[in-house]
Amino acid sequence: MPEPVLKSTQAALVARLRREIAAGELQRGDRLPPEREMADYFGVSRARLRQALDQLEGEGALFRRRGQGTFVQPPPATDAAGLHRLARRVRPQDVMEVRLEIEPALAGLAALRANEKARAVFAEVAQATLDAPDQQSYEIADDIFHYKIAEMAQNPLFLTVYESIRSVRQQAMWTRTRAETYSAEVTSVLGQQHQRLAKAILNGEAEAATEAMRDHLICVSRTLMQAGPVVPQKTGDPCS
Amino acid sequence: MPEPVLKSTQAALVARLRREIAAGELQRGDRLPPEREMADYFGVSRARLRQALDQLEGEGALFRRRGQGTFVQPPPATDAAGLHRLARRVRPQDVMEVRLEIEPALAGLAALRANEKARAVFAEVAQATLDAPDQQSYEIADDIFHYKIAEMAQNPLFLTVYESIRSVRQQAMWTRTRAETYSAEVTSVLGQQHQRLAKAILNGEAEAATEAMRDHLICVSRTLMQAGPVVPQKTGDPCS
DNA sequence: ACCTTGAACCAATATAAGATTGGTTCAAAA
DNA sequence: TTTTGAACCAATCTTATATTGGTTCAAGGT
Repeated sequence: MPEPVLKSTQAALVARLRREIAAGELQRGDRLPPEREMADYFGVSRARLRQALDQLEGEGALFRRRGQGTFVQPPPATDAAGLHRLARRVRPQDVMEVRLEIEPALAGLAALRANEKARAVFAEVAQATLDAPDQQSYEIADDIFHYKIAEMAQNPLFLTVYESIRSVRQQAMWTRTRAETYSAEVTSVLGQQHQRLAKAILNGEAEAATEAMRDHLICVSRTLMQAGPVVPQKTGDPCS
Repeated sequence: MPEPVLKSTQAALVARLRREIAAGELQRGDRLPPEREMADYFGVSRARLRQALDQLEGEGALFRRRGQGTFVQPPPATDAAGLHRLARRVRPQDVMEVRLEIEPALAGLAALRANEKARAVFAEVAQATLDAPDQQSYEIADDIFHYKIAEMAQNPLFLTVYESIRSVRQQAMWTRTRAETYSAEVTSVLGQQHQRLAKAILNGEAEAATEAMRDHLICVSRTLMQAGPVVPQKTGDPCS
């Protein structure tokens, strides 16, 4: 029944790719080399390489987009150039203000619309935010976590809007500040909030997911800038 | 005390510009000719023409943006090219779904942050949606009405997001459908909702403005597609 | 027969260069 | 002193070219 030779080399290729990506040896920055180069590098045909990439993409480890490339992290926004100029005018509270309106809605829609395969991938990503050993790993996992939610909402315009926000957030100079403010305890709290949010989405509880995302972002906002004036009125303090 | 010659010619130029714009003789499509051409056409210096344009822009009659041009209607989104491709994949319910999350928040922020000058301009724009003689006029006034709200929120990222939505909405093919579905009675109802919304914003009542915008968009959504599945749960029917 | 390969082609995006447009400054002229 | 014309700056648009993932297909190997 098993087809040893071909399947084994295919599985070996997937394992090798996964290993090199995890080790960061093959990954330069965020984007992997073009498929044609990688096929040549590994000494396999492009079709075979693509099968391996297909599997990794199905597991949520890779993102691919025509004309842009293959990424370990979510790909950059479609325009990028125009958003780069915008990033200089935007303050941190501007970004959080928008996120607080967009992402809770995205979480609610994700809970309603995510298909089974996407839920499986999302469960792994959510777990990764808890297992993050250091702060940099958490940043990456958190980015993928939020991006997957936006994908699951299955609204191309909404996803584009989210990508604009994400692009500005990454390019803004104060990203450096944020990276320094996050401590180990804070990432732990945020990771637990991710779990609660992920549970709501996976169970299809839209309202709970919306609420969990709002609490999470409020916590992020408060951590980002102590006594931040982002959200005017709110009942309890979600940053327990 | 008065300086008759210069001031009078300046005022006359403003009046002439206003007249030609209103008559649609000078305006081709949405964009006015470049400043250099207009100055030559009117036989005045560019500096003088710019003074006149400054005044009209201050009244809310014109929009100017470097690198794009001078517009009677709000200027196009910054990228345009990328959003054109997106417009083909987006369904009407996708757009309304995003608008229902974005614009109520924008209305609330506008009520809190709009300065006095912007409020004065906005009051005129709101009145224009009521005075619209035909359906095409209403479309234009409605567009400016919503754009001004997004401007008053004073969040550059939020404004960019709104411009993306607006660009997609305009370029999508189903815009033609919407233009046909609006009847005189419907525009009357929507105009009254505009008044209620404008009143809340001008009074600085953020929550009332948010609520009014939400009701307005729900009404628009229902009119757009009868029995539209856009908003799941809602109390009363705002389309009275 | 079946599969793999390599190549070519398609679709979408990125990038770079040049043109267009509003914003600004400044010296010459009225 | 004011106005003008021009030059220059900054941001955007337009166009052409290159890059990249997605797809198809015939040649070759098993």
